[in-house]
Amino acid sequence: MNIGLLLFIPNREVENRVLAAVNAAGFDLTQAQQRVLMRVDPGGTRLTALAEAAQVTKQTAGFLVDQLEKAGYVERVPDPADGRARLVRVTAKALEAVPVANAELARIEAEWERHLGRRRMGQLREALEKLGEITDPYR
Amino acid sequence: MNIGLLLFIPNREVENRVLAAVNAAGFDLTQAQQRVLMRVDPGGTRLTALAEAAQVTKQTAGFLVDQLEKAGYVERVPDPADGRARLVRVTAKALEAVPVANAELARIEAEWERHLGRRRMGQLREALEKLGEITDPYR
DNA sequence: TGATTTAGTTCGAGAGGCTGACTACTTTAA
DNA sequence: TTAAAGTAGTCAGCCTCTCGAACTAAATCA
Repeated sequence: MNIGLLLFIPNREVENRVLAAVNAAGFDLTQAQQRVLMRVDPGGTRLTALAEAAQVTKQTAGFLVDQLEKAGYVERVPDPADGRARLVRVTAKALEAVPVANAELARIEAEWERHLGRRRMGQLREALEKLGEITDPYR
Repeated sequence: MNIGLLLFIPNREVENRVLAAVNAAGFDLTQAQQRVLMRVDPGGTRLTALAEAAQVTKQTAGFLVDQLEKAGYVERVPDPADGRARLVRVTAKALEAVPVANAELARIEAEWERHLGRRRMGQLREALEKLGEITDPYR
């Protein structure tokens, strides 16, 4: 079985479930919005940096940030360090969604650990983190 | 680091590279088309089954199969077992793309194994395959 | 046989993504 | 110190993928 598909299937499971949990808690976010939102730094992040981190063009990132801003999840403030730029910052509303997402993630991890056993779950995590070193262009 | 993102990053790497390799070899396939094509059985697969396997609605599957058919990667033949149904079958042209995709997959796996070591790469595979038992709705 | 289910299609709409071209500001270098 | 080059972000237009609703045709069940 192809390694891409092996990664794809559980990844989709996580994405679907976290999104469903966040939506069920009353946060009206889409998958794409969530992906961008996840990358916003506590101190604020420039649009261009956000676009890079989320692997989309700055136009796409701008489009999604517009939606997030309209819905009250982020705000844009001038960047004191550069007059051309603005910093995207998460609002209190967005922060409220974080524990909801984390709770679902914890639930998923617990289920997986129950199925794989503690040892194998640890190995999975370790291998994926190590793999990030060569596959994640942003860290 | 969140398990969803840990899975997402290498998955994207695989998808991008395999698609790029296939495109570079002259096969004009998109990601979505490739995902459907990958699920077509050697003996032929019904549209509905394809839709389920690829986790999309039958409208979407039909749309993608139309494109694949126009481009000559699949053909539709009547299903002898059911007058309503047709079987989607891959053509010789599609089969030519398989070794290209497999070669790139092998290259990726080799790189990963070089980075993780043989032991950890084996553990990753094993854990993901075991995980498929509870996350893959189609096997 | 008539009613219900199933396989697949058509239509219309929306989300998400891209390229190219632009404005406004900053940095660099002559 | 000012002209040139670079960078942050926006605007406009387009394409692909995806879905829901409603439909046709064939199969199956009562």
